[in-house]
Amino acid sequence: MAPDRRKMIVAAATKSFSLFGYKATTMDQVAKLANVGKGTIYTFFKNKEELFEEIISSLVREMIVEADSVIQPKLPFTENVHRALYRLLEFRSQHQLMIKLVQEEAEMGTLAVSEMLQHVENEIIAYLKQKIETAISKGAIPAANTEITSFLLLKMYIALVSDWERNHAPLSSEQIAEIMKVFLLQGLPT
Amino acid sequence: MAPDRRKMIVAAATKSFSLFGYKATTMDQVAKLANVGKGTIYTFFKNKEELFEEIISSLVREMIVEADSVIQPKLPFTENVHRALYRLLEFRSQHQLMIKLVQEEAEMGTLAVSEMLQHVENEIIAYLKQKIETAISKGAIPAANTEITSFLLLKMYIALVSDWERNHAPLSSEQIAEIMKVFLLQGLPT
DNA sequence: GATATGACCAAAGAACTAAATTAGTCAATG
DNA sequence: CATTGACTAATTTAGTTCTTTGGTCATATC
Repeated sequence: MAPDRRKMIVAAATKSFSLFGYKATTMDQVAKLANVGKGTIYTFFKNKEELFEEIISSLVREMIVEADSVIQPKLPFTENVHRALYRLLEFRSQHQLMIKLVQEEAEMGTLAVSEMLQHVENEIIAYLKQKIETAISKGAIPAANTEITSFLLLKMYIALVSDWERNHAPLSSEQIAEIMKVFLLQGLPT
Repeated sequence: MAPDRRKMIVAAATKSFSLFGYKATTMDQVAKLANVGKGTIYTFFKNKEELFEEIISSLVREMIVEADSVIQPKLPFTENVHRALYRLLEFRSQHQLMIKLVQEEAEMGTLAVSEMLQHVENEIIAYLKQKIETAISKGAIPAANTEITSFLLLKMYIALVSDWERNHAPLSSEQIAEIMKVFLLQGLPT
């Protein structure tokens, strides 16, 4: 009977953002959903955007857990990169909040949303970069500019998974894996 | 003293599109610039969009001439692909009409402009595809899915040239060439 | 009679405004 | 002293008028 108000607020906001998007979610709505006075929200968060940031941070942590869960140390490195990336993009295309935000950016161009999605992309690149660096230090793959490599990996993935489907039939997971393997296995860009 | 009205119209429209963009160009303006009655435009073109199409077609032809002009048969295939792609993107970033259209798409999302840019992209991919196919038939590079390869090549290029600069210092032409060479030289995606 | 023209029209869009909504504050409350 | 919701300044929406624009066509020109 002493509910954690902070958690209730975050839960309510997450639900509302997922359902209606960022702009269409009002603080009154969040307060009502969380069974909390509106003022209370502002004792935990400086403003709407900061509340949003906290939720996105959780989402990123969740994504990384997902990606890690799919990695199997015994598999070759390239296979694991593929698995992780595939899981990440699958996550992005299945998670309600992500779907809503991507949609909101496309059709309304909400600034705060664009910034958050860019942030998520950067987090994914940082994650990849770290994986690549440890693989290099273990001698699993040749040395390379890890920043460019992780950046390109993600861009290629997005191109193959999203952009490609604008004009062509979707590629199978196997085809994508094959393309990525070629790219990663051979000498990486220096 | 018998000016080719059609050419005057196209020239006027090209100038106006380059200067003000597609939406902000009015048919009255084009008519005035071309020293022609507005109705005359409609004896040559069904509507504004068709006039736009004609101009974009010329632009694409111009781009292909540019790309071809930079190819030297004696150089290795990968080097030529790099040169052609680099020239194409340079063209895109220097040509007034292209600059204006890209800008208009970004900040106003004009539908007709988006469609045209997509069309230009498809033309570039078709051009690359054809180059790759002849190279394969000559045994210069291993066989591959040319559609995916040309698609990916362009996407990678755009990512490296445009997207990368959003968060990093620009890459040198040499760096870009190196990355592309790795990708193209090794086995291509099947 | 073939071609060119610009006044004209319907439709789309801009500009303006009033009304409604909303993020954030703060004096009152328990 | 943590919580609240009525309050406010600022933004957004909705409704309306006024303007602009793509496209047509009757008239003028050669």
